[in-house]
Amino acid sequence: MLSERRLEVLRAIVQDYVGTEEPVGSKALTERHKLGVSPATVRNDMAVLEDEGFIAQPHTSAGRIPTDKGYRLFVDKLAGVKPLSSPERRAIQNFLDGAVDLDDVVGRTVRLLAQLTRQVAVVQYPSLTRSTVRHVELLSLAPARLMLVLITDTGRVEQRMIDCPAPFGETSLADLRARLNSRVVGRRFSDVPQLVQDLPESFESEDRGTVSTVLSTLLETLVEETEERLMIGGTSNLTRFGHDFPVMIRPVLEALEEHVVLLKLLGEAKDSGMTVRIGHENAHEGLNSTSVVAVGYGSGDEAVAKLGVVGPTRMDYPGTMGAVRAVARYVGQILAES
Amino acid sequence: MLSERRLEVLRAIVQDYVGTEEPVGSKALTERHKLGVSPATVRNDMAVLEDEGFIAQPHTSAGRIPTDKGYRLFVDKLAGVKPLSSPERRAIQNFLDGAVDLDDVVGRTVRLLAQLTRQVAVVQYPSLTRSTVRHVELLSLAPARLMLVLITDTGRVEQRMIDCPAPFGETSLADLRARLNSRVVGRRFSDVPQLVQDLPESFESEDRGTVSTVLSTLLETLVEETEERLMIGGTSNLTRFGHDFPVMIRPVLEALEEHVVLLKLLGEAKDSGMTVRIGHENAHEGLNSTSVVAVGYGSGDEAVAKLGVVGPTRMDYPGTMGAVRAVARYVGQILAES
DNA sequence: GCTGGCACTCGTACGCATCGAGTGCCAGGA
DNA sequence: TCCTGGCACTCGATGCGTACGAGTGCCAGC
Repeated sequence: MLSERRLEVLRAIVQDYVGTEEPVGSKALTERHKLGVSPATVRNDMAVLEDEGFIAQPHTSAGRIPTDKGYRLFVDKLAGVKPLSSPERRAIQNFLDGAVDLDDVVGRTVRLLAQLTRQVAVVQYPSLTRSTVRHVELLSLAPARLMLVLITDTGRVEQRMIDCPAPFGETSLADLRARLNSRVVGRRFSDVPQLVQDLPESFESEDRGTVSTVLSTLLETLVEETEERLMIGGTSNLTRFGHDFPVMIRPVLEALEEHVVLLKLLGEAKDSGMTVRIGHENAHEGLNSTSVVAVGYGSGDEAVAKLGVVGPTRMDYPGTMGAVRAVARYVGQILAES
Repeated sequence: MLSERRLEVLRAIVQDYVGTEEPVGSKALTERHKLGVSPATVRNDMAVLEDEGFIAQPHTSAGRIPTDKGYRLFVDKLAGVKPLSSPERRAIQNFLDGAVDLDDVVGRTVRLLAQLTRQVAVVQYPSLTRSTVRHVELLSLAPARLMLVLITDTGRVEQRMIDCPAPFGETSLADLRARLNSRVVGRRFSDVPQLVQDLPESFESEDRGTVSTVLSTLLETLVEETEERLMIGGTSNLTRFGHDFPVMIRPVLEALEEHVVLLKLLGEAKDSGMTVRIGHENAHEGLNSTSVVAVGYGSGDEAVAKLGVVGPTRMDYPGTMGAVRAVARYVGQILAES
């Protein structure tokens, strides 16, 4: 096991490297941190840390930089989560309070997160798997053409066109609308299928075809809506990647365009608490030199979606984690209010 | 005026530079193009072209590269629009045909355009200034709480919550819904305000407050909806910018994040025909080393929105213009069908 | 177990010479 | 008048050798 001081040395290395972006040597370390020992001692400690795989040298006669494993230890044992200052908290709240609809909430969240962390922000739209139906509306556009509008409790609205197999009267329509709503409003998406299963039977045989069509469209929409969406922002922060950024940035930009990859990435994060994936811990190859800090957020106790940032492994973990957590909290509040 | 041959030399320079990304010299030119004259003659021509400001030397004793003015001449006089091959056209159509809703159409268009041009694609959502109302729906969520749903002919749906000043009966609601729809359905957004102006007067005095609230919310929504939205894709193509890309990419990424800037940029493009803005012709400073190829698209004769690509000034103009035009056409078709 | 001392490594910076693509200019020829 | 071949010149790129110095590992001594 590593002694207290060696951990202290590792912490100092991580902090300095994150700050200066340059390999840090034993002398500089003792100067910038009061470790109470001489450079020679630090050198010995560094040799041990290197043996254990926490730090590495880019080349023989250079300082050390933390490895992914080093950052992992730093995040797990050595670093706390740095809370935001209260002006920052107020700024977050003010900024998010101005949002007018769901798109706006997500959009503002992305911008906020990118600005606070100076990294790439990724925000997943509130997932609908746990959403409930607020209202289902049926409109008649033409004798045999309906429009289905689904409104969820997270404020999303989806509409679908339906071509009916047979003309459908205004009274039948009102009837269907009323029965449908009385059954599904307030229910979870996942419960809807069995709740409406027997609806067609209670209609006249001439209307059953249409009712079935409507129902299957509704169910389809529910499934589709469960597909998750993302918003991304702050990509220009990728330029702060460091000197080697021309090489790194390409695969990262590519990964960011593949929303499927990002969704999977966020999906792997724990539902509660914060998840930090460092470098090669990320399955996707393009993100092997980045770290992802993600956290769930939601309007109630349950997380309805995730948000996070993507940045170089050499990032300010405590600060980033603080910002991500704070933003997630406030977004949750905003969603709960609306 | 420039002689025929000098224009030919300029064309050759642009083509070679676009291909090789390196300053092109007189000897290389005569070897790769059959100009029928010797390098020395070409040198003289190049000297003239340089005097006129169409080409420049990065440093003495280097080849020439086209200036913005040179590209401008090339685009205006020397280059056609390269039509796509028919397999490409078929691929476009197939890909776009699979779209299920408006978001999907725009999303697919962005990906398609980015892939075809290997540049950053920007697609504006169909604008609603010329859109018409397909349906307005009013739902009662609570005694004094309504939901307004607006459906447009471009397939967009927007909803707003309304807190009524006074409880609003189910009959009044049905009445308002019916009258509202009979007046505005099929009408353009811009015509709506005067069409509903006198509606409150025809209601009982106790309901007038609510009717007014509903109407003002509707008008607000129409205005807000006219605000334009964008989708962007293919940012990873920025890495193909060339050797100096680390410097260039930053401001470009920043500009791409400012949708307002991009919307203004697209807005400046001509409604019909293609607009090419080269380098410093772009007002936004961050885009001074990029060219923007934009074109309007629409479901009918009128352009309802614009789309385009952003790339290095050193781009394949004929090919890019061809792709942009073709995509715009097919998107227009898709929109017209739906 | 910590410290100072010391030899060693190796990447970086700098100066210098070389190379060659490309140029401008000029005199001669169609 | 316009084109061409020839020629001297420019200047960035490339390569090499040297000096420098930050940083290391190791060791003897406290």
